[in-house]
Amino acid sequence: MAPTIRDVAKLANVAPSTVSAVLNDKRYIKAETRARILSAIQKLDYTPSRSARGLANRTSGNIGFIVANTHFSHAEPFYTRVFLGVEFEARHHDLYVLLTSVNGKAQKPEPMPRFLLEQNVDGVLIAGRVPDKLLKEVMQRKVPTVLVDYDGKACDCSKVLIDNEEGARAATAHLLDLGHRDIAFVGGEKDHPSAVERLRGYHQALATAKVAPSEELEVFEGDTMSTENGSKAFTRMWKSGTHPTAVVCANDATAFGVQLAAKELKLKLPEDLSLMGFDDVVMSGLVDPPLSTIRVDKEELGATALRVLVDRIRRGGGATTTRVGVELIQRGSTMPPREKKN
Amino acid sequence: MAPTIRDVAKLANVAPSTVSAVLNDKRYIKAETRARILSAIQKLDYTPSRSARGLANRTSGNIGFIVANTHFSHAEPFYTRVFLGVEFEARHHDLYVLLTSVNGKAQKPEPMPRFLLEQNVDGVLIAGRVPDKLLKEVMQRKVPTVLVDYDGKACDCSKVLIDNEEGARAATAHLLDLGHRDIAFVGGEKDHPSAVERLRGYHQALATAKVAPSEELEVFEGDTMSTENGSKAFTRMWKSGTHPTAVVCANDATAFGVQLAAKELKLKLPEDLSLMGFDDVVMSGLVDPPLSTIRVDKEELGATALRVLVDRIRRGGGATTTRVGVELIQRGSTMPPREKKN
DNA sequence: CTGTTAGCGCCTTCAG
DNA sequence: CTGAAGGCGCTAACAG
Repeated sequence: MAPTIRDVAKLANVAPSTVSAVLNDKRYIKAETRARILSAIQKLDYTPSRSARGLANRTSGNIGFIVANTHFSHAEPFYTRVFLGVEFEARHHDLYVLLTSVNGKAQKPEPMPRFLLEQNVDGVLIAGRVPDKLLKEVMQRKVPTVLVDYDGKACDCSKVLIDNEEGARAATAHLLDLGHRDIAFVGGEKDHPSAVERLRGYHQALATAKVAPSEELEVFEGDTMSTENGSKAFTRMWKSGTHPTAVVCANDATAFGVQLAAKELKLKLPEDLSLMGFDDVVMSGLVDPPLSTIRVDKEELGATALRVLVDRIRRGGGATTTRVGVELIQRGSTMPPREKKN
Repeated sequence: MAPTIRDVAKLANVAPSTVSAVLNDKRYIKAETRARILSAIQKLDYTPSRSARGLANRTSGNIGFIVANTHFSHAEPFYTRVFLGVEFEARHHDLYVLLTSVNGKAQKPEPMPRFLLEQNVDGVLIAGRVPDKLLKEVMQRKVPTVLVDYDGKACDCSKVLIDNEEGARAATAHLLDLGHRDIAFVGGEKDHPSAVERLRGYHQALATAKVAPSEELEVFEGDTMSTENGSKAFTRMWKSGTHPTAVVCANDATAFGVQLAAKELKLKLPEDLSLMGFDDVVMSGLVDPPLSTIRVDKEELGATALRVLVDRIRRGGGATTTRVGVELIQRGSTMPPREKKN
């Protein structure tokens, strides 16, 4: 059916291996025969078959993208955007992206993604948190791997991360600049690497401003950074008598939770409470009041990750860590605190 | 490195072809030897290589997804959702999805997607409108193809379409039920197949209610169904003296355009003007007033398309057309018309 | 019911 | 600088 390398060879009066050589720039070919071959290729509209090439030189032309399904529901926009960023950048490298999602918190051991079993990828991107066990098993296969937005400890592969510390510092500094002094930090899962880094940034900003931190002002709830957990954590803090004038949230989702809880508690936003998110998902610009937040360029995150991966695949080399920058987005959820009664 | 079928054969004391046979359920194998083979497979943690299998039986295990980039910008949510629906369903069929976007309206001839040139897909899904030329060229390759949400005329492949006519009829009927009689239709590109069908549904509803249609009430603008074109078309109509009490839009994007234009014209929504969209993108629930619209289940659209494609690939057969249903979503942008001055 | 043989289409030695 | 030969891992056809 479709022309093969032999058809081209025959038409150009050369051996298949010579055609292969010009296809892959492998050895010097006399200009004249090269031209003859190229024209034969054009005439036949020939393109090498992916499967054949893959079998011969053990390369698939694909990369795998693994993401926890808890982070990739049809609604959740964050990793969807990261994926699209990867996908888009992949085209520039003649790579396709095979997507798979795994159960983030399932008890039963996660099966290895099929594309890895079938040796159908040249490298793997792992986005967000996935079970440590899976991480280890993927590493064992010695496939080039890059972690995206998840600082899996004891995983000595390359990582592309958000500058969480800097983002949280900026968020907190913004509130301090407005005059706030009682600033809470509301998170979900406490030991999530990103949450840890963001909390650290919050602490640094407080320290720089010589504002004493306080245990009561740092609340966490549950094992994900979700709206529900944000709501619960804030409500608990508020009802226990701790009343900050501003809140830095672990991410936008928790911020929405705080927003809901605050309304429940009859607090007026932003007058009674200023709120900072983190991520800048689409929703953030659309809630009332619109959420001030730290913007993460999700497509750029994905694109960078792909570039790092390609570099590892083609050039090899050791594990690297890259941080992508963030940007403070001031919207309507932050304002100076009310006058102090005193 | 990784075990091959020969390793398995050796361990199980059989020939490679026998292993292949059990792998593919190709012929009767004595229960005992089959068991021996299976246990060898397990012991070695063997999975056939995709490339090798692909070369041997000319199948890639991939399907291609082609979409016009004008419909797949990082912001546009519609086809992104369709894609995710496809992707999700594909897992149930052990298929991966290779994505590519093409220039929708470019003048220069679109190059054939690489996955087609490399014979790296078993079938193709084409989402939304793409250049006719490309459509034809894809068809010539005789790869199983399914068109999604685009009724390319003179393209005798299978199609999975939205029930546009029914949707527009329901939208219009909803406005008629509220008491509206002067109902406009605002669209972008006039000869887009979907727009044509939606206009037809609008006409049918009017006819059923014995409301005479009017040329002035049907306006189109530009060559895409965009916010901008919706805005322009409505403004033009209004300024020319045609003042409906309600508008059925070709899709949500044009509805947003009408909404903007209406505000510009100092019309209060929905009191002065009721508005119906079509698609139900995320934004629709978040604008002010929230948009009443016709919901299309985008994931389902994608999933259905994939199933139809798989059917064509595995079972063969002729071209079919499938319509996926829609649902009226009543939000805040529709209400009865003001009392008539009379 | 199972083994042998011969490719699938490409790439990579190694001679010439 | 080019051609011939062999193999990547799997499946298909045909014997037995």
